[in-house]
Amino acid sequence: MSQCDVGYHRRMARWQPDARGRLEAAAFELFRERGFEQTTVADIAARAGLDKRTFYRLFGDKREALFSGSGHVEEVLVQAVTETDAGPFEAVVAAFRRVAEELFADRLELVRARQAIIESSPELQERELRKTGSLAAAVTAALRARGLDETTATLATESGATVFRVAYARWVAPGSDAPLSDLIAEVAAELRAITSAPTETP
Amino acid sequence: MSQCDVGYHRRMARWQPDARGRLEAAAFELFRERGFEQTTVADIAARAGLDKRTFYRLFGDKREALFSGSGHVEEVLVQAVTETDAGPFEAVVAAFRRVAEELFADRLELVRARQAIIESSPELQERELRKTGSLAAAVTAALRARGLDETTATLATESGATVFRVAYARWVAPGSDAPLSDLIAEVAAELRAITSAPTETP
DNA sequence: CGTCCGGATGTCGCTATGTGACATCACTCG
DNA sequence: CGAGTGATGTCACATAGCGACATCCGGACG
Repeated sequence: MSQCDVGYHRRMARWQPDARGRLEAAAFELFRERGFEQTTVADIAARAGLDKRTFYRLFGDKREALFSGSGHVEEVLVQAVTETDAGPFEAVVAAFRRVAEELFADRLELVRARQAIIESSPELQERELRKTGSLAAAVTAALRARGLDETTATLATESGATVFRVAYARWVAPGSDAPLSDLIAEVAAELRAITSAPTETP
Repeated sequence: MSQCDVGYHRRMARWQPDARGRLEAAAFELFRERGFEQTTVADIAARAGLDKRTFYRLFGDKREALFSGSGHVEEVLVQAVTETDAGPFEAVVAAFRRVAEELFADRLELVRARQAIIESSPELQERELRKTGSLAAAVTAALRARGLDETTATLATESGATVFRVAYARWVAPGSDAPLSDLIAEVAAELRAITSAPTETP
């Protein structure tokens, strides 16, 4: 947490121009070229013109180089949930739609490439799961700050996150063209249909 | 996958009496005594009277020693979902209740100890997330085998899993005494309440 | 009975992860 | 100009995880 969403100190900006950013870029390139497991932290550092040890000072982990955006997502999510009066589930869904519009909308290709990398490595999948979980915790906390009880907040968050995941999977899948935000709204409606009808025997 | 749910070959049973089981037990003890990160694979193997290399032949990972039960959970879950005619969400919830009764009911203390270990280590949390995810994938597949479409199956599974997680958290928390199965039913009802009311502005 | 076979285990060695301790270097401030 | 501060590099090290090879056991078979 500490070293991961700091960005970089103002002081250091001209000293080493965006070391963190260069490492992220180098990692992304190498992961695409050789795959995650075939890439060494030393390789990444070398391509960025830095040392292995510097990488570990800026990222806690080899995996973290791929997940720097999650801090930003959390900000948007928490703010959106905090600023609305809608019911818990609706608030979370709306927050995810806002993330979709502000952070993902015009980056389909980039997101697809990133997703391909993640899907190629179990380790990265685990990390993504953890990031998602910590995002969820933040959203739940924001909901609770609005006066909701723990269980309601958790259920709303998790349901909203599920909706997002399904919509995201559709969006990232090849051949999709609908905007993510619209997909989220659709999936949310489907969820309601499934959970609200307690009976049905096909 | 390959070496992890094999159990142990019949042939080897008397050859090395339950090497796998002894390693699991040794790992569990050591994780409780010193913590996960302070425990070395060599330590675990030594306590079981075996070699580090043998550990890696039976488990893919240091973490895997704690997650051998998940194969069994998957079996019960898939079977329960397959054998029922109920609607997707109900089917998943019912399956989790069955798991609760058959696999967790009389092991509260053990489950608590295990949970404490997992919560003390981010690495283990990630692995648990992954296990949960793979369980979910299996359930979704079982649902699809019943003729449901991908999205419905996924939403039902994920919602059911969310219900389980919340109920499980309540059950494991100190001071709880209600049976897990009952808690699951309660939480499922709460989820319905949240998602089925599209409007509300407090 | 002896021998040979196959699977389980041990041994050795190696690469890569991640970290602590210490040295350096550039820049800034007094 | 000298001291201090923060970013970086260097070195050493414990551990994870894995490939290759040696070994050892019980059982099948002549």
